[in-house]
This record gives sequence, C-alpha cells and structure tokens, in this order.
Amino acid sequence: MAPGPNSLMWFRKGLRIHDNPALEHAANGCDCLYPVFVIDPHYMKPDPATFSPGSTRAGLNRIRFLLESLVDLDASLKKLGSRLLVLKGEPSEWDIKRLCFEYETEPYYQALDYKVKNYASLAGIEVFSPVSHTLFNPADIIQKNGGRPPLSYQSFLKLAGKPSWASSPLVTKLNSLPPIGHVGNCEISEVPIVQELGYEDTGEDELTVFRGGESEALRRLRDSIKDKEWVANFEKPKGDPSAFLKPATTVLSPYLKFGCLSSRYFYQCIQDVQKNVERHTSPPVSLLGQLLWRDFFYTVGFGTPNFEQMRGNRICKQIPWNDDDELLAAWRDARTGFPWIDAIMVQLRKWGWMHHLARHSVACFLTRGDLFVHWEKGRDVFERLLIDHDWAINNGNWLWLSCSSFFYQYNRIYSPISFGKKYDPDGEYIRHFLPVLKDMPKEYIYEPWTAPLSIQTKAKCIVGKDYPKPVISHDSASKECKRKLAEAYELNKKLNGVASNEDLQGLRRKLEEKESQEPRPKRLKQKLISWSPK
DNA sequence: GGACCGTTGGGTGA
DNA sequence: TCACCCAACGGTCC
Repeated sequence: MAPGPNSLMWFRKGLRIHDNPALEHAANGCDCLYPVFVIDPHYMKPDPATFSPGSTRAGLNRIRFLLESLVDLDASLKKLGSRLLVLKGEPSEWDIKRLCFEYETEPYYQALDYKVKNYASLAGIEVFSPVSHTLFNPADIIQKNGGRPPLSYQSFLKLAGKPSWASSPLVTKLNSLPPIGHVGNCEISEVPIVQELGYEDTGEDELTVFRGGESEALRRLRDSIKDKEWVANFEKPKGDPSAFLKPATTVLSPYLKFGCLSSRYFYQCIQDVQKNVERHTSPPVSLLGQLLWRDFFYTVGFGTPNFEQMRGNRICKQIPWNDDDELLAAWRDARTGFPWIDAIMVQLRKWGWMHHLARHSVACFLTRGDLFVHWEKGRDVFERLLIDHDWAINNGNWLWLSCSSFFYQYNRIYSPISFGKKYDPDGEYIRHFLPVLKDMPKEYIYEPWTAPLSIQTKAKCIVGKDYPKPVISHDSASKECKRKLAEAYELNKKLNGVASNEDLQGLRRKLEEKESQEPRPKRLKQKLISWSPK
C-alpha cells in the first residue's frame, strides 16, 4: 500500500478539537500528522521601549490565557494519540505534502498566508485553509454588497441571512489522530511558561480570574446556556456593567477570540435553546445578536483598507484629536480621579476583561467625551491588556465609541459620574477595584473630591494625596468635546464634498494646521500625583 | 428633501 | 419604571 502524505496542522487561533475543519482535513488519510503551534516573534518580541516586560503587543494576562489554551489543546491531542509541537525552528525535514490552517482575515495573517501559500504552491504542498473562525465568510458578504462591506449592522444582517450550516451538524468527532512522524533536528518544546517568554511574575494579585483553553470554554458554555430563560431574555443594553462577582454576560469572548470555542457551535447551541422557548429576544440585543456583531466587525475590518487607523481610512472621520500623553497616562494607569473610570481601568489591568458598557464608559471618556485623546492610543492600551483582544472588534468599537465611524450622535456622552451610579448606587464595584476608596460614604464615592475634608479623613482617603483629584471637569470638558466634534464634522463634510485630489490635499493641510493650533485642553490646575492602583 | 432609524445618554417629572 | 425632552448626527429609503 502506498503511504499517505504527511500533513501539517498549523494552529494559530482555532485552538480546539471540536468543529475544526482544518484539523479534520489534516488528519484524513495521512501517515503522519504534525500538529504545530509556532511562537510567533511578531507577537512575542520583547521591546524595552514599552511600559511593561514581555511582548510589545500582548500583556501578561492574554499570554497566560494563550499558554493555558495550548496546554489544554496539547492534553486533548494526547488523548487522541498525538501531541502539540511548539516550534521555534523550521520544519524542513518533515516531507509535508499537505498544510492545513484556519482562514484568517486580519491584515497580518493575510500578508503572512499569502507568502505561505505561494511557498507551498512552489513546493508542491496542498494547502487547505477553511473559514471556520467566523459564522460567515466576510468575502461573501462583501461580494453580495457589490464589493464594499456593509457599514450598518442592519444592512449586514440583511446581507448575511441565516448561515448555510445553521441546521446541519458540524464536523464529526475525531476518535484518534495519526501519529507524529520523524521530528529530526527541528527545535521542539513543550508549551512554555510565561517567564520563558520574557514576562515577569507579578504575583497572583495581577492575574486574570479566567482560565484559558477549550475545556474551560465548553464548561463555561454549558454553564451559560443551562438557564434557558436567561438565554432567551438576554438583552445586552440591560446588563449591569458593574456586576463583577457574577458578570452580566457569558465572558466567552476570550474563548471565541482564540477559537477555543467555535462561534458556529455557540450559534447552534443558542439556536437550540431558542427553538424550545415560547419567545426570545432578537438581534442586535440578543445573545445571537452579539455573535453577529462579531461577524459584522470582522467583515468591515476585512474589507476596509487602513481600518486600524484614522489616516487613509475611508470610513473614519478625520478628527484633530489631542496628543496629550499626560492625560493618556492618567487614563491608562487608573488615576483620572473619577472612581468609576479608574475602577474600570483597574479591572482591565487585573482581569483583562470588563463588561461591554464599562468599555464604552472609558472609551468615551478618553476620546469624544472628556479627554479628546486619539482613539488609536486607547485602542493600543486595550490591545495590550484585554484577554479577549480581537483586532477587528477592538478597532471597530473604538471607531464606534469615538464617533469616528458607524455611530455619530456625539451629544450622547456617558457621564463618568452618573452612568455607573445608575447600576451601582452604593459603589461596590469601585470599593472592590479601588480599595483606597472602600470606606468612602456612598454619597461621595463617585465624586470623592466633593466630600468634606472631615469625611475624607474619616474614610482614610484624602483626595489629592491618597487618591487623585479629577484631571478635568466633566461639565466643561464634555462641552468642549462636543464643540470640537461639531467643528470637525463640518470640516469632514467639506472634505467629502470635494472631487479633486488637489482640493482634498488642501483641506487636509487645513485640518493639520487646525490640529497644530488647537489649544491644550483646559484642566483643573493640579500636579498629577504618582499613584498606582493597589 | 423629508421622514425615519440607529445595540446600550442624561435629565426631569410622574 | 416609563415617557418625554434635550439637541441633533449620518445613512437609508421614499
């Protein structure tokens, strides 16, 4: 009998056994299968210029989550008679005839996969790269829309319709996998620990409460959907962003990000629940609606050149944001002086996750609501710290929240004081993430600077010493933001109204001049104190 | 050119 | 808890 080909299954996202068409195809009828994960220097290269050790792009929490996911994947592969090969070198001696990996839409992978496919084609290697990370193939949606991605959720829904696989079973269960072949001189390792990747051990205090991996994802999924009424009545905007002991959402986002959980499997599970109840909520607010948001942003991100930046981004308003690193640092390091904002930023740093509406609060505050700092700066901080960071979704939401695209009602600003109070009048969330304020009476906990000195003394928290004074006055800052946005929108109208390139460049110059003349934002006079969240 | 809509605003008054 | 106003955006549809 002629030997079958050797296959290489290249894991990137899609860190799972269930609903994994690339793995199925790789395993099908081959002699040897090499399941490989490459520690990608693009993500792992340490950079002393950044504010923390480890990779330039990913914080400790997400890397830990990734490594836990790899350990779990390795364990699952071992149960099937295989194992995960964590690779640092070139697998040159393996005589691979078939290369399988999940299709990726992010620009980085698009460029990488283009090269890989070219190389494979020259080397006579079959490539199988199925779309299985998202519900739909973004390219199909864009084609249906005449070559451009839909820019509203509703038009996306119409174009997308019901996925073709919605009612058919997903790929079969793997019972076993072919053995691993001769490994040769290739440098192979076990799944590393975070210290081996250049991260410092910061102690349990800073570590996320969420564990990575497919097993945990499936456990969490079962747990989330066992309450059928909860699934059927899910309405995202009604969720409580301050709930932290029992979050108001599923917290399946990090598992979807790494593909520990298949979005298609999740879709089918929700669908099964909905079939068996009398009535249920609908997109955009329903649980299924949340999954569709993910696909919406993947589609727009895939079909929009320069999606991750303002300049050269067709769908992004050109806005003369401030370049104020002090304000950015205050926001990033949870010392804006607004407890609601700072508590959310501490949760981000410690947990790598916070409720969607909490993200709205801090993103609005940093950009169009108060500080008028560029959304790309906030995007970078989220990219580093979120365990569920997802390129398309993160950029999409920052475009949304900064009123740069998708959403334009810039008068609707989240109050850094009353928005949180509405959900959590006693300030339990603030007390938990900002223990320095734990004894502040609830009357003052959202605005501690208004507390009489006697109260501050009694609460063992003097504003300006133990906790910062507010970096801006919300009333005047938000007013100023609205004015600047109205002005920028006016300029953008003109920008879009001109046909010739010359005119366009002229207006761009005008915008840039405006940018440089823009006065620094008015701030309450105070020295930013050095303060770090405990 | 006008009506209507848009995942999740704030504030007031009943 | 809900209705209503505030002020008012762009996209879409007619």
